[in-house]
Amino acid sequence: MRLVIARCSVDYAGRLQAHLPLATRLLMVKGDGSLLVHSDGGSYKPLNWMSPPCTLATSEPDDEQRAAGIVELWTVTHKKTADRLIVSIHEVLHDSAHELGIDPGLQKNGVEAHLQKLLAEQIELLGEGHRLVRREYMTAIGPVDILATDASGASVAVELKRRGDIDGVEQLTRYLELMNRDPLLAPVTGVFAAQEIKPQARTLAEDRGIRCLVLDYDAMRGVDDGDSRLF
Amino acid sequence: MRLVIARCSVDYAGRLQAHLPLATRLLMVKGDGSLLVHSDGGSYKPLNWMSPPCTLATSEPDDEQRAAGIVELWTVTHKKTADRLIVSIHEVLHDSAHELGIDPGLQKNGVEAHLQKLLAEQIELLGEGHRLVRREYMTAIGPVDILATDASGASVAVELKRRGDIDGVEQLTRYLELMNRDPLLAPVTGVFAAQEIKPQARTLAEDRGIRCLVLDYDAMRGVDDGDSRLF
DNA sequence: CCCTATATTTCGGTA
DNA sequence: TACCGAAGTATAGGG
Repeated sequence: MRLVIARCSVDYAGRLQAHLPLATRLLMVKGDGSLLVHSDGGSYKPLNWMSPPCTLATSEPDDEQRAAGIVELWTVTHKKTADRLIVSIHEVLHDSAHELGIDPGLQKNGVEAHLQKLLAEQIELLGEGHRLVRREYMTAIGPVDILATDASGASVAVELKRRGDIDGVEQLTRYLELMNRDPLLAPVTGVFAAQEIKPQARTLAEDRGIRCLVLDYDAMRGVDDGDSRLF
Repeated sequence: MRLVIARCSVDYAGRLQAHLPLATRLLMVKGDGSLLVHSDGGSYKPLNWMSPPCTLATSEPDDEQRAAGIVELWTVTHKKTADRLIVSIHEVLHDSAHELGIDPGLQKNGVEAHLQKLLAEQIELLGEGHRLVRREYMTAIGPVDILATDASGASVAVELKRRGDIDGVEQLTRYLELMNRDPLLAPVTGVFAAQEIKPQARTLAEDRGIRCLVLDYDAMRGVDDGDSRLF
């Protein structure tokens, strides 16, 4: 990995066109040739970048560019699309290279998957007498998060989200339409379960006869054996 | 901005829990205190990070940690949520600080906005005899991208996307339901226009009587006066 | 300030 | 490989 701090301007042309005026920034050249242009603020997203696979070529400025103060040009070209990134360097303030090796990668411990597992284990949160049929119940248009039965034995389809948005209601609606055409399942009622349900989504859901269930993740995790704590 | 190359392991606890095994990585500390952990590959997303507002505290390892090879501990704490990032540093290979100043920021030149402008100018792409009523036609549930009339004078609502997905069809469906209740507008037909329309979205749209229109951005831009070319 | 929609999204899953 | 959904999404724009 090469790290360069430079006064530069950047032009990108590809799916859109963008320009960064002259300023001091970090240019990070990764081992795969990809380039990240970072400022000293914002979030983890660079101001501009080129994703791999791509190649970086450096060149000398022509007379006009040299007169404008440019001392070096970097052209990063994507190998598949026609995307191009041009870095016009006016001054190099730092330049260092480092051998990092390949990274073992990130190990994650679930969010929505965990929520689904917990709700399956605590299925009576849906109401007394509910029984789990199965998680990820497969239909022609995709898997329903949880299929259960209520106290009367009728089918209940559960759509699970961390944040309950209109999209999730639409998704569950499509599942319900389809499943209610199946005589072996019908009648199927719907439950929209999420840690947080947006007012718009709740309105739409209830308008369609879908029950909304707000889940308390911490409480559910508290009931759990509590294995996966790091600290 | 401070740049540190170090052999380290990282633990994150917040909305999820994640762990990075010991390896050599770049630690980027931005002026606002935020931290990015980058490997020498992947895309622009860091392996792990902490977004501002947050604070970084360094501390000495205890005896047990020192025995495990840790020479320094960084604890990054988010100021609003309880998110925490702990960097266990085993070896520092590089450490430098740089003054960057505030960045003037990125200047973008349209994507969907441009597509909307182009289609409004070339409204007959919808079909012969079509006339533009207006862009961003406001309804109670949001703006319709383009409202037009067909050769017979009937209303046409256009939903525009770069990539035509099911979401867009659902969105247009909601607009059409609403607009068809307005006697001044009804009957309103729908056109789902995008650079690329997913098969699932097309099926859903046509099933609902919505016409699909694939737009050739380059061709439309070619018809345009062609002002906004960078190279 | 909250909500909504987009993204040069990226990333992981499965068919 | 391609498509689809989720993300510790981030970010911009409107009410």
